[in-house]
Amino acid sequence: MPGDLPHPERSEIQLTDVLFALSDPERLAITRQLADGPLDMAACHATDPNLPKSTKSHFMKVLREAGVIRNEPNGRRRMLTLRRDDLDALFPGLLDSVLR
Amino acid sequence: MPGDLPHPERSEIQLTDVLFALSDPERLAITRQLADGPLDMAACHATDPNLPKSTKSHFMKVLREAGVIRNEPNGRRRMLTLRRDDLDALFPGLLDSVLR
DNA sequence: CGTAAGGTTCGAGAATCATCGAACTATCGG
DNA sequence: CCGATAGTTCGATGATTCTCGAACCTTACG
Repeated sequence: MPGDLPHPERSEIQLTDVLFALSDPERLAITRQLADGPLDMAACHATDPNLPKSTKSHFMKVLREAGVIRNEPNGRRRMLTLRRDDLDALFPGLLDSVLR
Repeated sequence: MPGDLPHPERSEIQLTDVLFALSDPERLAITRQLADGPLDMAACHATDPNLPKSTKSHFMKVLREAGVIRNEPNGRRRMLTLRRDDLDALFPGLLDSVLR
């Protein structure tokens, strides 16, 4: 599967990594936007719209490697989804409090 | 009041700063220990017991400046307290989920 | 095919953060 | 007063992290 990026298993997700990923205003804004449902990366404008795409990609990488979001190929786009089920199972109440 | 360190007001506490402060394993361990009640700094051994005191003091500084703990002089010691009331008021459910 | 759209990866420089020894401050006990 | 105790602050070094351009990789579309 070319284009597939590595994602941690649910059991591999570390609370400290999640907290770190969410500790940046831009990444937190992205996460909040994804709480309303999956989104194409191109449609995700939680931040400065003329943010360089490499920077935006890096934000997504941090969130993905922490286990906060999934980033899966979808045609020539990327589908971003919040891993709410995994995070709710591992850290009940965390997302609810942070996304408020 | 010599020895008094600056603490943010409740209204100044930023969620991202709190998340960052808690995103380190040592700082998270300290926070969890303080969830059981205030503690003298000398009695707080959440971490490596032969951790240099300057490093330990730095951890406390990050937690204090984020608004997670209070650090107040108490004789020649320091009394550490979790700011549970402020954090619960600002971010309901956050501490409960993180301290679990 | 060729080309463009949508993103990732790489590499470099800047900025931030961690770690710890050494010096300093303040307080209590004798 | 003196020394010991408890901790902060300073300064330096090393490690992460951020930012962004440039190059690269796929997929869709004509």
